Amino acid sequence: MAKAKRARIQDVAEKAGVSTMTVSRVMSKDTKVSAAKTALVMEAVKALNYRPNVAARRLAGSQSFLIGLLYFDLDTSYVSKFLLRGLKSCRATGHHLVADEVDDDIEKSIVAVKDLIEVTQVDGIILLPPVCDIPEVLTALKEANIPFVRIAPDSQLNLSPYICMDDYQAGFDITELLIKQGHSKIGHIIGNPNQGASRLRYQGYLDALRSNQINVPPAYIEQGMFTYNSGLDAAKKMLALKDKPTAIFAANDEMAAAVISAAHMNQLMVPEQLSVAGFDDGHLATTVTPHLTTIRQPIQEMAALAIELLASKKFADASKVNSREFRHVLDFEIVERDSSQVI
Amino acid sequence: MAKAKRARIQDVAEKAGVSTMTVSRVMSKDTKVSAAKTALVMEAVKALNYRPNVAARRLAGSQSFLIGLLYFDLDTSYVSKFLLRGLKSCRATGHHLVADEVDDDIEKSIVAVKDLIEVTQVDGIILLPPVCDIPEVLTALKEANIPFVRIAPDSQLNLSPYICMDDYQAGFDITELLIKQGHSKIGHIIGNPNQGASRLRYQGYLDALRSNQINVPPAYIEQGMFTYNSGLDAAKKMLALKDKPTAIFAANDEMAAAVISAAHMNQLMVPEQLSVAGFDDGHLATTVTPHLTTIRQPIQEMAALAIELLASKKFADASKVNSREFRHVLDFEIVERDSSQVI
DNA sequence: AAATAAAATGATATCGCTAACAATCCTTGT
DNA sequence: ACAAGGATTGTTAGCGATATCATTTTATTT
Repeated sequence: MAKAKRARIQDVAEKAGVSTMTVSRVMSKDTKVSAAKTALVMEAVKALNYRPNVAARRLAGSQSFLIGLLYFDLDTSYVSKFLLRGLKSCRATGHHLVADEVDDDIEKSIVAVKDLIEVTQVDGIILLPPVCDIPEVLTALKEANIPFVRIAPDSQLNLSPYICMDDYQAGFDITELLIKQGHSKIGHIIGNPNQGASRLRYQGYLDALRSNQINVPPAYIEQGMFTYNSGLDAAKKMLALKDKPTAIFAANDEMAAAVISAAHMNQLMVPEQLSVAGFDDGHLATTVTPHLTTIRQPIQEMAALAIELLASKKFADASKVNSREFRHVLDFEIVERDSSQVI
Repeated sequence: MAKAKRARIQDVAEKAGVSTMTVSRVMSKDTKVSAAKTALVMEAVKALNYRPNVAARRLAGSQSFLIGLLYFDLDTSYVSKFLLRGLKSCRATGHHLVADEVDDDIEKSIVAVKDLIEVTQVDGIILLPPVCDIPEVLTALKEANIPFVRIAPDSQLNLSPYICMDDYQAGFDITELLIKQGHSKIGHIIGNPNQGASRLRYQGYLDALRSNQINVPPAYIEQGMFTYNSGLDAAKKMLALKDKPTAIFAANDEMAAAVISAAHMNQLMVPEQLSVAGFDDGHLATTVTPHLTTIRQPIQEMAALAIELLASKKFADASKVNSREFRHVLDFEIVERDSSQVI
């Protein structure tokens, strides 16, 4: 059988009995087209399995169908998960993802941003934490007047649309889970202060304790950096206390994994002698033994939504950006596994 | 200052005093252009900071500037590392990466492949292990006559260009490192048999033992699946032996991490009582305690090279594909850290 | 119902590049 | 030295969509 050539906009126009412009308008959902013609066009599109040629659209139009993604630390499952899902979503809308790493050097970061905008000519940019809170980057973005979405931002919440989850509530809930399991000596390892989520999770922890009339000594609270090693140091200190906690909530899985290691080094059984809770539910959560009780972050959903927002043309008018519509708080989920238990 | 518009091919042509076609030819390194004109053009390109408009190239030409990437398991640092680096390389050549997951369902995989070729119209495809050894996928690719590069393939090595490292030698070397450290009771956890690398690493291990006149009981060799849990099971069995090994070489870091956990459960100190070696040198290698002695896989280099090969037009003629030129064995590196030591 | 405004639709030029072919310019062999 | 033949360079015509503006249709006002 002869391979059917891919349908062009003209084929659709002919089949539907309208002009190519009408088809174009229907495809980009932009301008108003009468319901009747829209239906005709949609029918033809379906019949011919038409999908616009992205290259042609890019050449002719003002969109580039490119979305930039700025991340900080490559080596987190957070980034790769986001990326994979983002890539998939992009495929559906005909967009492409251009990922770029930003480092500690602010100057270079600004250059990277400008390059994305001017050379690569992206239609929009996604900022992952903690990049989403670097003031200079935000300023550059604003000046360029380019649409951008931030993921879990911590500051200047009115500056742009953003997507996040309720880190405070999650911190609260998982702490309360430990309390319900009979724990009152609950320690916490705070996440990297360069991310707002750390503060929120910590606050949730504190408030859960307070609302259950539980007091803990200051030594039950340690500062971590979201890395395994920082978690290990924190856990060692905490487990060296005469009056050890019976449960530790770490602000991410990686530090929680470190807590388990530290417990083992101290001949403590998890969860029998020490309950551990993490945060993220990444690969690591089921990689360590025992599997982690943790919070599932909706990373994939965030990625999909971010692409969707940027791909929709709602952003074209940058002034609408502050509207309620552009603040998205996605649901999280408590995942109860084997690293915590009733005492 | 007024922002300079991006230079077009015509601008370059005028500046260099040649026709646009000559510029086009220089840019795509395709046909022969005299050295004199090439120099002229290059000069103009540099002066104007010209970079071809990818959308226009795609529309006019026969290339799509899209490269497909087929992977199996998302959740490995292998895939995400490859992906990130691939994305970066693509940016340099103006290509884009379209990633697609393939699962156990062969039927669906074939559809995914055909879709990549026919709908997305990629110029070439990269196959990560173990996808690179699924016969049906290979057949589909061959039939479509589309260029593809395989990473660490295990079978039909003449079928396509490929990139790999010497897994056998790496297995040999790291085993010999343990031997040099005074170990003779060395266990091995074999990797997932769906990947050829597992067999090669295993064989390297065996041959290193043999060439040092070392015999080990069969119980020192366990089958793993590259997952943490499989490694844990294997390690538990091995450490339950009356005559335990003093060193274990696991075929990847994830299983090596599991070995460390198992050791801790058995109150064994690493590396004092048990040396552990892994393979990959991913994030995990420095995430566990103690840090892993392991083999650094040149994943990033593999990604860069794969993109480079596919982006070059050398593949246009699919018949040249078998030449020596298209077999690349990259260097690995032994990384000696704290999980192994002299006894 | 006529005049006017507003909305929907269509015609055409063009985006920046390369394919395909035409027109040159050198080589050579004799 | 001249023609044949190969290598290099140029000309022209789209690729498939959208922007822009012109035109037609429909709604609104008086």
